[in-house]
Amino acid sequence: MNERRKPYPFDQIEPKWQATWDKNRSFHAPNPGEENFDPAKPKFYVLDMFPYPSGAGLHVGHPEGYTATDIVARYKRLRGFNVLHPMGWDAFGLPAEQYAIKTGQHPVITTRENVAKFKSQLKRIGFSYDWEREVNTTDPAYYKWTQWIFLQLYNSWFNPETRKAERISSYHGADPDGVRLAYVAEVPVNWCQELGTVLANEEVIDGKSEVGGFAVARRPMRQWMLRITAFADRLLDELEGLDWPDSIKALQRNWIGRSEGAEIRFAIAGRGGSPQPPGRSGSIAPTIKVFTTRPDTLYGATYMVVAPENPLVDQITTEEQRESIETYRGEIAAKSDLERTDLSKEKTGSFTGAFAINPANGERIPIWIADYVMMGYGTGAIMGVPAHDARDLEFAQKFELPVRIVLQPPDGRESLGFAGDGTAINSPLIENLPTEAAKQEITEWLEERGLGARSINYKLRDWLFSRQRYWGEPFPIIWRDGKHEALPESELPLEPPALEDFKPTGTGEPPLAKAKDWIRYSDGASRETNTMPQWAGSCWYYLRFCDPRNDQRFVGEEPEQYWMGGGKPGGVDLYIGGVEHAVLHLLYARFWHKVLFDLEYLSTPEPFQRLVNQGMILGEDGRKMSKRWGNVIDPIDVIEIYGADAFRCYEMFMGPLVQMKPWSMKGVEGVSRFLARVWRLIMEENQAGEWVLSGGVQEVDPQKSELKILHATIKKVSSDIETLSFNTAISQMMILVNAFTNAPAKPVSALRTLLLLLNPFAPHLTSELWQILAETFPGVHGDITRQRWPDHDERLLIEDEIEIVLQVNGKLRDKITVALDATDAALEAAALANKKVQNAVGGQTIRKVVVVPKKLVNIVTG
RNA sequence: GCUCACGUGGCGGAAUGGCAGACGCGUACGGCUCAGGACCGUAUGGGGAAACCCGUGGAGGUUCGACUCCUCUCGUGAGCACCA
Repeated sequence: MNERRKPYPFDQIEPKWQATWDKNRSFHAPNPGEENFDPAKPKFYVLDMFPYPSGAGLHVGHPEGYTATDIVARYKRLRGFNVLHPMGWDAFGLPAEQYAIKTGQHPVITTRENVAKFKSQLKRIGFSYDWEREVNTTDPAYYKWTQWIFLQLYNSWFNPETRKAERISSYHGADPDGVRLAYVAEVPVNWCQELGTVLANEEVIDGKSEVGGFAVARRPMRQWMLRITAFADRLLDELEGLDWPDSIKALQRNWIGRSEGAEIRFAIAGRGGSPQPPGRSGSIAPTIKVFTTRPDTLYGATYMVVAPENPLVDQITTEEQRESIETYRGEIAAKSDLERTDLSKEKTGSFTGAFAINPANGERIPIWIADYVMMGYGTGAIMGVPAHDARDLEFAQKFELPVRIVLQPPDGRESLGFAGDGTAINSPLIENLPTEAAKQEITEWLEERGLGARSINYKLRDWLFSRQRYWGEPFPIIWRDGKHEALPESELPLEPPALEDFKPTGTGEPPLAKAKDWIRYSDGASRETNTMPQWAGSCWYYLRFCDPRNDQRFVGEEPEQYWMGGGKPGGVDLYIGGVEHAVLHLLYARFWHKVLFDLEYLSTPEPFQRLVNQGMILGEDGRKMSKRWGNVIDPIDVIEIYGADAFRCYEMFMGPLVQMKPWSMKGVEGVSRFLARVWRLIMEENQAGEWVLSGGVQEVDPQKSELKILHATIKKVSSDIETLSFNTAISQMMILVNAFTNAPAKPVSALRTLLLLLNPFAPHLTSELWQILAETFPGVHGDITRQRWPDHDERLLIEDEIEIVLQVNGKLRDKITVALDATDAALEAAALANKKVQNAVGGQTIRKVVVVPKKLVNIVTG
């Protein structure tokens, strides 16, 4: 009939404290030189992955990571750190623009509304962000510096000798435009008709767009690219020192995809079957290069395959084969990426009529084209070694090409199809050499003769950086006589035109091209009409948080050195976010960071020292939350019923932060009961039904057993927060609260400590109870956010008597209580005297007795 | 296919190589209540009347002792995917 009675008045407490924190600027972190800055305090930078403010508002996944960082931030503040804990909005990009198109409103409007909604929702959860540092990637004062950083990339090159980005002025070659870190290229791109834009490789999943799942086709277009491949080795090597999950490091390594091997030149045989005379190329390509990780199997190369798209195909195909080759290429072109990469399909191919010369043995081998060789990797051509490569074997068997075994497995296993490390055979130059030595030997032999060279290949491609969309940063670039040039820094920020019609044109021409006035820069010069991808703004936002209102520099030197530097570990001290950004955002941000580091704008070579991925929260049915299943939980609904503190604590109590776990409303209820028990430790209802200070709260000394559990809790909660084991920290606090629930007198000193320990988890409840205790007890005073975190006293954890486990042959038989200082001999004697032990031993001889001091005695019988 | 991670009660989960199942949910019984989907208490891995026996996906191994370390295997999830 009437509304469910609230277990404690969180509906009044929570808004009260949220307003108080705002008013008191409780969580503002001063920068060096600012008021209240204390140089004695160490810094701690704890960062969330800032959200795209979509129209749907928060889902339960957002606050999972945010609560974790908030607990750490509040804990570190109490521990005496100057804590940078900011929040902002990644508001440019496809999701925001798709939403705007769907609702028919201008993205400026929808973004403003969505940001307001997100912000009010975050505030309702009680996060201790320093809102004075809020940034928004779509704010001209912000993207001015995104554009500025792009100009740094544009005006830099990668010097292979120093392995660093340097200003383009240090490049003395003929064509600086050919080496810039931001460059224009005509490249085959992922064109998405539905979205009206090109996408980065990273944004295409199984031949469909990551956003929306629309079809993506390959198509050559003129695009801006960022030369991330130049940094491949550093992005790989410098992962080592980072405190990141191994799985994320593995994903990045896999994405960069470094493989070592050799490029080998195969001469094209002339029509008559003899090798082309050197120095005469004519219309036929003199050589074809292949990349291989197994140069030691060169003698087994019995044919060659060139990717169908490879331009060499036109040059080498004989007249007799031209028709069938063209037919085959037509078939391939008609296939989607998805069909082409379908692994289960049979190998296909077509003979070019040409032959290559195997440089090791001079044999003529046929050159085929086949779609299992990709134009985009290596040289777009391979040597076919069917005996030792499953794909080549399948191909050779289908087209009846010769197979030659050149590798002996270490044990007596089958040679055909073996692809591991073994011994080279049937290979005169490297006969009987183990694989490693054989690779080295044959590569040196090829190098001496100019037939090949050791080579490293990467899967990583340069980053396609332009989009044909409206809602992104315009490039600070102008075009004059078909040549690009940088916009002067003084003209930043370059704002996009205020278009009414911002929808994609569908032709590949960017929407900005519709703004004729805006495009015109001067006589003979016009603006670039592409925009930057969503990732641009998120590549450096963590730097802007250090100094968000600086209008002279993207980040001031002193704030950058203070927050990002500061010895070890450098950079962001703790970065928590979803695993979905493992390769995209995290790789791009590291790349930009390294460029800015090389150009001496930054103190550390890496941005994020410690990274943690929170696990996904599933619906109550164990399925991924989705409208389709009707299992979506809205955080605000939960807060209405149980309060923000219960919501926060439940999200942390569910299980390990990094683990995937299903939601449970019953679980929220359990945590809510725990918080209500904390409330009732201190409060009771009077006759009128009002909450008043409980008479049980007294200034008495805690009992010895209470002190022990209290200090065990201080110890465990402290270390659990450091290791992000919030679920077990809460368990321990539950144990503490359970221990006090039935105590007739609740010592104020113990309650005070409990409130401090629980404060990072349930900040509203503990703030209120702290204030109530402070009204009556002199031992509690001030604001709970300004207190010192308690230290545990190890001596209080030690007991006079301890329980010793008695085992026979490793099996538990009994437990005895002995004095703490009992000697090993005494323990052994006590064990042997024990009835249950004697029963278990029976008549058997005792072979050995293992005594672990303070733990157990294990009796081993023979 | 390759790589990585993970398999523990009815459920979420806990356990520096040393008492498996902390804590919570659920369930049962009891108390307090006009009432309870509130609160408090007790019990709760399986089998057995009990003594005890069996138990961390499965099979081996290392060890006085294994959820924990090693090998193989099965299952689940994630990532990559004809990467030469």
